[in-house]
Amino acid sequence: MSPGEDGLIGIPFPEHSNELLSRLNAQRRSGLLCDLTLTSRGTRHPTHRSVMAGVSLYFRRLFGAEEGEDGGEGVGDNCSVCQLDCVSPDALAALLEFAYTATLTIRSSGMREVLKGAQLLGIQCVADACRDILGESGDDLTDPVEEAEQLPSRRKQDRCSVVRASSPVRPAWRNSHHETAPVSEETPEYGLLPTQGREGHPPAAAGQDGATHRGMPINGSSHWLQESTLIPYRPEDIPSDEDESGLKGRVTPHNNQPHGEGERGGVTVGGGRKRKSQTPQQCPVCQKIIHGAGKLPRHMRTHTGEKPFQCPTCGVRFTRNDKLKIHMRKHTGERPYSCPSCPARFLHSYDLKNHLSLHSGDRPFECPLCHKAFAREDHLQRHRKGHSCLELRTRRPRHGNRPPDPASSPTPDPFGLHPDSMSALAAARHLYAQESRGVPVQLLGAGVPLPEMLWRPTGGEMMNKGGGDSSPHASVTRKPWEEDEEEEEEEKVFKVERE
DNA sequence: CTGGGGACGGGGCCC
DNA sequence: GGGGCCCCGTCCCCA
Repeated sequence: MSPGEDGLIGIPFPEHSNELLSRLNAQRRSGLLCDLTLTSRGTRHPTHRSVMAGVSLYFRRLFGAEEGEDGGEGVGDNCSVCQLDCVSPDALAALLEFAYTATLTIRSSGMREVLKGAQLLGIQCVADACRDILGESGDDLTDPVEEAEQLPSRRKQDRCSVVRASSPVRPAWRNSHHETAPVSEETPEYGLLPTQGREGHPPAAAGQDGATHRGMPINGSSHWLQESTLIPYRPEDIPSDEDESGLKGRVTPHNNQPHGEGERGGVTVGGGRKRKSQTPQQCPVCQKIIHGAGKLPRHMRTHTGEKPFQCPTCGVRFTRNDKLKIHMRKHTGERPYSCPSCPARFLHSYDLKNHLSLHSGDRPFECPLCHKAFAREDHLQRHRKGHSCLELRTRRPRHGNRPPDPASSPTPDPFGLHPDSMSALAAARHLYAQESRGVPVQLLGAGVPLPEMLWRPTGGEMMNKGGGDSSPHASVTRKPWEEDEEEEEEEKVFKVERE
């Protein structure tokens, strides 16, 4: 990438997001421009809808701010009050503080409440961090939210230029620059990312103003990496009585940077322990944990759409040099993987592996419903997604005794939403819309479309596309929906009233 | 609908 | 810790 290249340039201002957040926080504290008040058991918290929609999947959907939603019933400009009694006052205050400072400051005793609140409101990174500290696995509780954020698959995104609402960058610009030779993999230019907010909750402008990011940045800094590791926190606010046993060395948001005192003692959600070799790093954009040293830059190119490695022969570009290397075999005619049983030769080792199954006749992948067997697992998955095996009566296995796969059940909602939750959320948004038009609305007790209730894991196609790459067999290892209802007994009260 | 090839992203291992 | 290389799982496309 050369600065002299023709085209638009993007000049990153890495401090912009910090300053913006800081000013928003000042406005919140002084009540300026606040258009939403959150209450919890008598406490009141003036806030901004856009900020809440930025950090919370729940508010995003409630306000119709989630990209891909019609938004037609989104909330208007009227100031409103949301009563969130299901979130404790302390937890709500902590989550609000996080929303405006990217720092979560909580007492260890309140960790679980914050976790619950984060789950309810769909603040994934906070929930992950709390679970890390509590030493809990949250797959069954929060994956649906995470996957909801990733609904359009990466491939769909790649090929159709679909941009997720949660993605701060536009993959589409990839074709607007044309280096002529692969650049160093060591320091890819990530000029697109600095404007995105921390914790993967980009300020609204960062997620929508893709045009300003088109072209090549002249200062190819790796701010995303810095932001992912240099987020300040306030150790003085952290209770010191919490041990670090729950950290387990796993990287939580922002905790992969040694922070002096922050490394020791205290519940340092915003800080963390020193990274070990091979310590996973968390993507600041999608919050995904990337394992392996040096793999984060590689992963980040899936967000930026940058393809620094170009084939000198045909011009096709790749995000990784190892992929380019394999691609070059097409031009050189090299097919290093040859079948011992036939003249077939392949570019990829796994192609040979697939091919060998043809000779062996092995069909180890059997549909649990119709018991049709396939040589390839992806073909089995496709078979099941295509609903071509709906003969549920044919349950007798031909061989083996694999239990029926819960993921094979039909998925009525393409977004993986619980059937009831779709209407519940729609109802809540409708009520909000009414409220914004001046119609007093109150929703108490029932039909609360809180995220934890709304999302359920499914083996549906959309869900699978969302996180398939990163979670092999996600569709078959997903816990049943019933396990997500452990807190269902708790009455969740959500009230919208005109202020 | 299925078989097969190719592309893509993530993780492990090693240097 | 970063990067190369390889393998794997998944998805898409085409016949």
